[in-house]
Amino acid sequence: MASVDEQLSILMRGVDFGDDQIYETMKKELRSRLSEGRPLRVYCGYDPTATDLTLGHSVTMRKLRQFQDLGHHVVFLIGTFTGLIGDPSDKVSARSQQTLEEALVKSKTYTDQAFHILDRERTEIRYNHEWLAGLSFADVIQLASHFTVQQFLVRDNFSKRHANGDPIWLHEFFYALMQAYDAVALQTDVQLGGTEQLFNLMAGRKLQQYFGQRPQIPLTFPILVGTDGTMRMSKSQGNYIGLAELPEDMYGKIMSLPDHAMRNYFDLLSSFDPDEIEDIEKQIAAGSLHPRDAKMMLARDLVTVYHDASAAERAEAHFRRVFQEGHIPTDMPIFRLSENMTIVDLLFDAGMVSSKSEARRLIQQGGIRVDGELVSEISAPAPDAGEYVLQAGKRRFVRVVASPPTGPH
RNA sequence: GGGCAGGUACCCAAGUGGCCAAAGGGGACUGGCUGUAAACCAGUUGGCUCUGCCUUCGGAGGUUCGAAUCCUUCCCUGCCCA
Repeated sequence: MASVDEQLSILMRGVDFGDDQIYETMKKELRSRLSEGRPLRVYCGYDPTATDLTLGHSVTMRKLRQFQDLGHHVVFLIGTFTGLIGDPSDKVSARSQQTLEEALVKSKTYTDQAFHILDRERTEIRYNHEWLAGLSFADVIQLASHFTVQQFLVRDNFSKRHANGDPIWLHEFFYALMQAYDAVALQTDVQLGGTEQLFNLMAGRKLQQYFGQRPQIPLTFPILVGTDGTMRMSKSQGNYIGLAELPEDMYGKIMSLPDHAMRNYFDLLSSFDPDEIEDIEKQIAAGSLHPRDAKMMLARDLVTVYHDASAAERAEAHFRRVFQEGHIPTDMPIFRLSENMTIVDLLFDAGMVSSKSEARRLIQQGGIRVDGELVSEISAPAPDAGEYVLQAGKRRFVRVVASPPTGPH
């Protein structure tokens, strides 16, 4: 096992509490806990609210992986119970509720996608309905008695909503309690989360002490911004990059980040160490490194992290070919056309657009090409023989294989 | 329980009888520009058998030639009062 100092420098990298005092305190506690020389119990919880994990989730997952690589015990906790309530931490309004069945379905894709990053062999997967669902009302009241309403109301997101006259649901207060109780149930040493989770993680410390456990050490990380470069990455904003996305799409979406968002990604997601990142930043500032090239380094690195080096190479080649040189990609999905239809119908049937109206719009906007030829007529028929490339916008391609209708009719 | 203010498209948010598929912003998409799918500029953004038709403004009814807008009722939220 690596020395305590080595571990500390790896594990504290990227940690940000938004408060120096907390940082120093937690670093000290982590150092002393690491000095015990045993594998620490580390966990991070993920509520199954959507079907896909995003790069946003991966910030803490990659930190979990570092713990694993240093020989610590990692619990990947799925919030099958907390996910029913909705965490008020990350938003200004309450999240809608779902059923346990729905949550369990989503958990499946979560674990599948999580093992792109975590070491499957060394990960303990737990579901918090295991212990939260069985608590009695009396138990819950007991947990609640350790906190005051004022403590909750000083939280930024609650105080804002309170000031705005937006609803704050009673059950949302219990979210923090549930998450805190997870720490108790799992007897954790360390819990990871986004900076907005600090309150919940601290509540865990408090509760652990009431249960006679040593308080966990929370480690929080800055928020990853979405593809718009400003807002938090989230599915409802549509500004996310999914963990399971194809290498080409992931690479491209990273290239579409505003230049100013690069640093956030380098810091939170890349495999570059802080010195290298500083250096890259300096070179950009000095004009010796084109921002685009820095971003390509980033894109290549991240695709390597989330897929592998050869996928990154393919994705980069694809990017150069399609976006820098304007050629068509080497591979693309194939659609077999066996009946006469219009281009609009073809776009729809081939799954390139979500509605025929969208197809019509694209034609009007000059975004549809057949073998490079602009389609300008909305009612244009799809060529019904031979093979051709149908292109929608800059990045959607399908190879259409057309054969005349078979059989008599 | 009472009074008042609200519930609008992916998100936020205007609109208070016809010119509303509904301003504006965000997001997304398209085009231009660019050795970035950046920045910037312009446009698009409910659906369809598309010069029109259908569905949408919390739910259900109703008034009207015509309703997101008025009425009734139900559900939900905030503020104040009890």
